[in-house]
Amino acid sequence: MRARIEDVAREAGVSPKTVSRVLNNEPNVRDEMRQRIVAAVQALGYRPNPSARSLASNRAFLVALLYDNPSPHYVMEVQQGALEACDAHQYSMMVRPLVSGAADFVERVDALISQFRLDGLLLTPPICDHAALLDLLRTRDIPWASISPKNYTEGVGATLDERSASCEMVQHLASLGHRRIAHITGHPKHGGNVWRLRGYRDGLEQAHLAYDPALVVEGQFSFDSGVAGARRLFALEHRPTAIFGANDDTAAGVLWAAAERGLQVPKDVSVCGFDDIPLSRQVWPALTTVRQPSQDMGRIAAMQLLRTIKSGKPGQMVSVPYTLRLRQSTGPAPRRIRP
Amino acid sequence: MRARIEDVAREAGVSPKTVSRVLNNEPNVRDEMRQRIVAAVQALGYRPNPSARSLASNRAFLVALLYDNPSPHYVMEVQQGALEACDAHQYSMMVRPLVSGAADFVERVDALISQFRLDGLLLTPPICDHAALLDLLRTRDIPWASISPKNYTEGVGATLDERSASCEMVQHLASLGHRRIAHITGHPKHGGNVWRLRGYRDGLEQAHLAYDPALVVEGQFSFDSGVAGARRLFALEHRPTAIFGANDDTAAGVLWAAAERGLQVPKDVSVCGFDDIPLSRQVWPALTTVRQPSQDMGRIAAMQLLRTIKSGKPGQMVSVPYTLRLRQSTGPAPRRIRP
DNA sequence: CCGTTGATTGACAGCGCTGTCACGTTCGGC
DNA sequence: GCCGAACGTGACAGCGCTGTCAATCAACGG
Repeated sequence: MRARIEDVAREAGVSPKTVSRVLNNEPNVRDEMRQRIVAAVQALGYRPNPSARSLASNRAFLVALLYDNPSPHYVMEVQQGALEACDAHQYSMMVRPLVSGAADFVERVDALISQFRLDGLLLTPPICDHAALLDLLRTRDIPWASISPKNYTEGVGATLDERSASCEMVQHLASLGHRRIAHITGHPKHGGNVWRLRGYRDGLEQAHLAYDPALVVEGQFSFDSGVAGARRLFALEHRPTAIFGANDDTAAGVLWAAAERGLQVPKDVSVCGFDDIPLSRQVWPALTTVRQPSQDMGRIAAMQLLRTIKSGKPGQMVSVPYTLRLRQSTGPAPRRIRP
Repeated sequence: MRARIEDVAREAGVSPKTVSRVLNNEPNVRDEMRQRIVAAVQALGYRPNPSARSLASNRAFLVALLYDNPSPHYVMEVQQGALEACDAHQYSMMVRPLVSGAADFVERVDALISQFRLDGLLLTPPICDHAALLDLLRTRDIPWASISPKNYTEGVGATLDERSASCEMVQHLASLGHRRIAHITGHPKHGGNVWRLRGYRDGLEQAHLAYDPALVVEGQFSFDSGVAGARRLFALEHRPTAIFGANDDTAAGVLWAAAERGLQVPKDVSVCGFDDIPLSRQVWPALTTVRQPSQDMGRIAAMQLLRTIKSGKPGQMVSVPYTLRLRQSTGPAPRRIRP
């Protein structure tokens, strides 16, 4: 049978309660005692029983990562980062795929919280912008951290300056001589979509290019919406010479539609995306994109969440850096446009 | 405060222990009583406290999904399926990315098991074939279920007849007139690799084609290994007219290398993969591949695991069906080979 | 030197549930 | 109708930990 707190206490010659204090980093324990107990824990290979802990303390030492996201790579990256942070703080993490559009979405989350007595939630887009859910969490006084929420000036979590990144991307295209730069937007419910679109407009402005609504089509952050959007754009009388997809899946769809139409990338049309998922290197030609450190964002958001849970004081919204990844899908604007 | 088992008992006019019996589907409760208690549970919206349950019963109602897999899509599919099954049976599931090659791999899993008192494990390739880990599980008497293990004639879990599927794929290529059909294998540690390679040889045999070792190069189930393998194959004096990648990532690498070399697919070379991940539709041309119902496999494996845990008697190894997905990356063999 | 304060430690109950066992009831076989 | 076995139910302890509160002790000011 495994060592219990009582065994550690006996080994260290103290009471179980004092061992508990050390394990939970509570104050008012002498240093010498603390070390003695740590040594005993080591010696016995003691690990607290999570069930007993949470039963007695009415905390679960458990957070949940909620997602409703079509991009498995993104979710896996976030998940991995968050898991690292939770492990480091002796918390466990459960993951839950959810359908944020479902009628009973908020109830389901509520059930999750009360069933597992979750200490906090980690929210990914678009869930992090779900007003009704956030209301519930505020009411229930459940801490949460968001990854890339629409409103990144407040709250707790990790964010990336998507607006500036998009702006830079458009400027890059403009610097290659492109004058008709199209944008296929993301899913209207995602916060990222708003900022990427604004960044696109910022970029046009900086390059002294007029904004043309015909060159902006609505997408959904998906491959298929990239194909559909690109088909529409390619069918325009005055075709764009560059297409900026709101994410890499969308941009991959654009590449596919270009191949379908017999257009060469980047000779006939430049294409770029956002996120730098593996797909962006696995298509031909490899996509120019914005690298988003999703795993770091997962880790940081989880850290901030745990800090919030432990201290009771809200953590920060941390902004992480992006980088432009220039690959083969963008090149000089064509002189003349082939049909 | 939330309802406790005692409240339900009072509501139903019975003892807490009887409620517990009903909740745990134990025998020896009269039907009338059972219904009365179920009604009380409903009325109060009662949900058992998992911590108290597992503390008292020394079971955790918790299984873990272990993976060490480079394909996020695959893992997410399996994860989602497994989660469905666990939810249905009131178990929770934790997911753990691990490095199966690490020196302390087995110890880490051992620590996980004892830390969380896991009731069982769900293993994906290549972890499901890790001999030392399986030894540990047998010693510790921990049930597990495997997804696509190398040895699918015994054990518990879900499997797919990869050998027959590969064989069919090669026959499909042969029927298109291909005579020099190459294979880029998977990671040597994965069980799938063995069966896919055997199926490749079966297919050659059925089509009365000689096995040529020069046409088989070692891969790793990764995009990069597909690129590298294809470069080697394209450099052969007598180039293959079709390349069968051991999975879709590998095949996507082949497509990329073909584009790099200026070869057209399928005019100059046919390419096919295995798994039918989204990537296979997102590359140009869309990949001919074998559809593997990963989500179903995750669900089925989890179901079998839970059955094993609950009954004590081992569940089954369930074989799920595959389907060939013929898309645009395969076509008639070229008459003459362009350099 | 004494009372007061705050730091340090331990005794004890109890978190919400299930395992064990005891007790009463029903059933089948003769 | 009697007996043993199987069924149905409840009393009670205790899983391993932490919250509460009381006890002890050192430090300090007057």
